[in-house]
Amino acid sequence: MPASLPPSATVEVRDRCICFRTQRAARALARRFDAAFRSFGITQGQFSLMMSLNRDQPPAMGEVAAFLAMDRTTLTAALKPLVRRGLVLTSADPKDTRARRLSLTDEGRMLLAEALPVWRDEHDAVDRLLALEGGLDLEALHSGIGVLGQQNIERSK
Amino acid sequence: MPASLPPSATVEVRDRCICFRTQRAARALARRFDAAFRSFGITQGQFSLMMSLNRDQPPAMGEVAAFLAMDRTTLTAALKPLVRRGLVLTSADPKDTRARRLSLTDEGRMLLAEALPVWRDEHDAVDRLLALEGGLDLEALHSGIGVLGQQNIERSK
DNA sequence: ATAATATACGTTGATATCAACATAAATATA
DNA sequence: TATATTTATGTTGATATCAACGTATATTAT
Repeated sequence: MPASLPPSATVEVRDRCICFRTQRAARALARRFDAAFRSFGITQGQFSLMMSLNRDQPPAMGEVAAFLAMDRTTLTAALKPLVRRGLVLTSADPKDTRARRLSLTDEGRMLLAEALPVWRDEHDAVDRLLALEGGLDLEALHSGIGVLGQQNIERSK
Repeated sequence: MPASLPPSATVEVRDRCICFRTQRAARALARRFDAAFRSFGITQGQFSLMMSLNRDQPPAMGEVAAFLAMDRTTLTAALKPLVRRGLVLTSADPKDTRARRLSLTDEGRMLLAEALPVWRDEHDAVDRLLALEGGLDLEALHSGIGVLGQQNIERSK
């Protein structure tokens, strides 16, 4: 006799699942910021990725993937359109032939500089939206989401 | 003369962007729950989607997409493997020929019933992980993420 | 020095995600 | 009733996401 699935189970998952809620929030926020960046021809993911490359020392792929809590191979795929458009540059590391260093091109840096005020405006708008919801602790929300993204991404060997 | 992009901009985005943080958290959590559900051959997204179909009245696609804060067309694509595997059934609405009602098959319901305790275990594990972080307001985190996912998803006409 | 292990990355295949475009049916308006 | 509008959905193309598998290089152990 097969186990049944009471409606209470659905309610339990809907009301408690942090994973579901986060995926849902991620979709909603992605649509918002994607729309904001559309005139630049980039997505929020591309904005975040490129922004993480704005360092003195060009980081290797592994470092960037870890910082983004993203699978290594996802990063490889995500770089393709950016490299193709000349926004990002990959170069070999002279010290370690295996590693690939990632850096912004001048064009990429310029695009980010132009998109930055748009990001600020959109972020302010979201902050205002959240402020309208009474009794929402934004500090706790922010730090909590931060912690959620800091789990490591090691693959079992 | 092109605008420059100071390192402080990178830090500002890294430390403040709720969108970035949420995407990052969504990836980390998805990997975790995907791994937990792997023996059932489903992902966390498929679990959430199927769970949202466990109702008396089979919901139409639009309702489900709105509930998941997911684009309509994403839902269409996400249903394909589930229908193919016989876990979900789509049927025409006699009252409205345009609408397609979504329901779980017995097999789908059975799979969810078996996966439910695994979900509980994994969720408890995440809760414990978060509890280890001092000074984290889980209630505030949970409700805040909930609000973030409740933005509407209307397309401009 | 050689073998074993670990590290850094790529490719392929499947699903997830959404915009742009398109169709058909229901509803409202004239 | 005929037309216009709205609603519910599908298709295509591009990017995002990750697991499984594979390759080459660096490091460690023998």
